[in-house]
Amino acid sequence: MTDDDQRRNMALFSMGIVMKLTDLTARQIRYYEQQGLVNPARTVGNQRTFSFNDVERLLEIKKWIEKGINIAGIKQMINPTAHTAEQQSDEAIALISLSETTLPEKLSRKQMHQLLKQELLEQRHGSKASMIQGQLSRFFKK
DNA sequence: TTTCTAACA
DNA sequence: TGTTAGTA
Repeated sequence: MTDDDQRRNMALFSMGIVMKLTDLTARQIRYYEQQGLVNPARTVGNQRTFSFNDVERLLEIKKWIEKGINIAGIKQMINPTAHTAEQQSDEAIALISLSETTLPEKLSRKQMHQLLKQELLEQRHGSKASMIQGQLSRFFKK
């Protein structure tokens, strides 16, 4: 746990602040919490307090919702599964197939599978941002 | 005033 | 998801 990690996990923002930061309604934020997508801390008075990480996650969730991905799909994107890169790749493709018509015709299923696997492997070797939130978004309708 | 939970003319 | 009720 680095010093920076601790800063990112400090619960500093109130519901009102997060609503403005993410442009989401309180209802939506609470619902996403119920679905296990975010876990904001609580004050003694049971008020939610969000960390910078929570806000970032909510922004990612918002982006995926706008892309047409359902809660179930987002859960798979977020929850660090103990699956192999191969399995994760298959899961990602399964999600994408839900919006088949938005896939670029030139990119074959095989090519995509290879690309996804490659990026998943890179991610495993501790590169940088998750391929799922970065590269994968290119394949969805804009 | 703000946020929380629960519930639905 | 919106929205309202009754609280803390």
